[in-house]
Amino acid sequence: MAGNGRPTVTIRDVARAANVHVSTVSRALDPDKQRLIAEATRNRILEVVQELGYRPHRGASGLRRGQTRTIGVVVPDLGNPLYAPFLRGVARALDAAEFMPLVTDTEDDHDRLVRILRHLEERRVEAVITTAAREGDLALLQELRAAGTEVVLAVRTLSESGLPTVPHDDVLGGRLAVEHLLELGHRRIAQIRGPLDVEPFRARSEGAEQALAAAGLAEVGFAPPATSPTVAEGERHTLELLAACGDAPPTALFVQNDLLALGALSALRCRGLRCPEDVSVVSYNDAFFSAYTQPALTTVRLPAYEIGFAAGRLAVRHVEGQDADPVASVAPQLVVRASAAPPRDDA
Amino acid sequence: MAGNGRPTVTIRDVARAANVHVSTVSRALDPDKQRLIAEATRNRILEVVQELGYRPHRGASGLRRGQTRTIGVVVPDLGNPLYAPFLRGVARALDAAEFMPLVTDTEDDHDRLVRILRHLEERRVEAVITTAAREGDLALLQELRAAGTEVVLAVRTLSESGLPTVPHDDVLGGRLAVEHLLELGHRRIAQIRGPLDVEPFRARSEGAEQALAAAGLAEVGFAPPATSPTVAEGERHTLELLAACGDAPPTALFVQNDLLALGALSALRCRGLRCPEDVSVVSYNDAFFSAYTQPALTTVRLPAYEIGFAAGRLAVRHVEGQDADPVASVAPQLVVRASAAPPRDDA
DNA sequence: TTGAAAGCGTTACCAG
DNA sequence: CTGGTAACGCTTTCAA
Repeated sequence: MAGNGRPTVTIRDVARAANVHVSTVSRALDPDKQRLIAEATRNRILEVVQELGYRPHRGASGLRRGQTRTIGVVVPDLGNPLYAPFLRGVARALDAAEFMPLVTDTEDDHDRLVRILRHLEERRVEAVITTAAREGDLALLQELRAAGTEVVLAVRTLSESGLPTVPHDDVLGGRLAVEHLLELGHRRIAQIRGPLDVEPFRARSEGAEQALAAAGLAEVGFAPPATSPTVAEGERHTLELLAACGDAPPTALFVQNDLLALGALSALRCRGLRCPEDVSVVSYNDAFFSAYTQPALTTVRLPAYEIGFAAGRLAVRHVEGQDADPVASVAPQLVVRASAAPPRDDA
Repeated sequence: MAGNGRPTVTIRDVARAANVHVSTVSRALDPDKQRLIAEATRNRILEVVQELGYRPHRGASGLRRGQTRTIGVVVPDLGNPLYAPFLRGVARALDAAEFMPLVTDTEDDHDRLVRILRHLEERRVEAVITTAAREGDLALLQELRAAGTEVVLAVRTLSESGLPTVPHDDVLGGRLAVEHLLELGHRRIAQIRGPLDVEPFRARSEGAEQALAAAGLAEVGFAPPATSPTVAEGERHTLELLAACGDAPPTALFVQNDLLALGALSALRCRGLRCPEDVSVVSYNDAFFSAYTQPALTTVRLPAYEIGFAAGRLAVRHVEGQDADPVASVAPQLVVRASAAPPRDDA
């Protein structure tokens, strides 16, 4: 077992050294059963444990108990700063219940997701929390659940999937973003979209369109949705959009996440357009760097830590069989910084 | 075992359904032993496996085999964008050997590190790769190794620890950073330092001092080392430094990592100092956002993916008993962008 | 309060 | 080529 030769201490070694039966050691070390054994015996055992440096083998114990106390957490891209606070939230929620997260990223690749889920099944994780779901993955996730692994959706939710979900209202978020631009006086507004088969991006588009429609406006210009929400894609699509708009560029952009927005800012500079003087930008997520771009990003905050925490709790609940009590939807919130300002008079 | 009631399929179920002994099933599924069994039997078994949706229980198999094929990866802060590519590198290296990384972050807290290492021991990870080591953690890591878990150090190395390490030359990196500033013509150079008990930061300081000394200069101004390398600390320390310098601020800053640099840029703006016109900045790591700050950061690149990959390979080697062949040190590289320029004439 | 024995799901060894 | 048996490290039931 040990990587470098030293023989690992087992419960039997402890039993022998303490002159008791292994079952006594087991009980002495189990918080639920310590009270069944004599104070003196227990102390002797604890001493020996200390002395020998015994570490209970969770794998073995789990095998016997039929549990692993492990929950798989599958994110699309660890490089997306959104997921650091998310994962911290999950970890906190699992800590409390003595579960451990097993984190992997799919690199937004379906085949990798398939392999990862299979692997997690073989490791007998008791639940999978995923923020990597695209629409085409629904069947896969439902099979996983049918095979006995709890599944919890967060961030990238799939409505109507019937799977336990941490809800958050991206339609509202999209509306907030565009309403802010409208209030500033913008009339020529475009969007830089994330992938269409990812629900939050679709929802943000929908919210944006609602707000535009309510103001009697339509989206200006056209950029196809990004295939993945990355800086490079944001830059590319913004350049495309600007090219397509020719001499009548939009005065404002709703960019559907912070990574895309970083690319958008870069593209604007590249085309000699100042932000926010020439083009305003509102983005989404409020990742840590949003406050430090130039100009600082006005953005809709997605409370990633809180969502992670809720997802962790939800997963634990389900694993422990206390289903139900749905999680309250966390509300998006507009964070006003410098990247969106009123349009110039001549615009 | 299963979270939601469905009985889990075991190897016995497969054996029964295929009319063979469990050991036959085991062999049929083991790549090293399939050739020992009849083609026909094997096919029958495979069919049944398919039909029943059998997933081998890695925990059980590992218990018997005395291995977990798991390697703990301990980073200080998942929020530091440096670690996304690092972790991807590790994952790639482990994939190849069918190991799985078990990732945790210490939040740069010693007690958390202690708890995490204990937990990883109980999970019988076969090695621990850590980038979270501070100097005071050396004994802890050596105990871990003595108890039979391989330990690999990366990024935050500990020279003279005798532990397997992925080396990288931060003294050189620090020198490169300051030499660049000197070549641009700067003479009044200050540093914003990371924590002193973290080797890379100390090395960067040393390199910087070497470069200054070679030019017959000394560091200007004073800021105590940050307690942790975060944006907030970078901002705070830069403000302190500027305050301490009064009317003779440095014309250039070597800021020891990108997160600190984000804070430093913010502090400069806050004090009405333009970068690079009034104060140049060279930073370290080249995290993904460095190219997108305003101005874009001139920085020394730490090849995080490569280091992660090397760390993963090294860990696997050690676990598999093929010790030795030390890893080549990866060289730091100056990435010139916009945040460092020649000082103004009157400076 | 403690001991004995069985078993969790798997693989390794020994027979045949 | 296949079957039986024991064992990995632990917990749990049953008895004492």
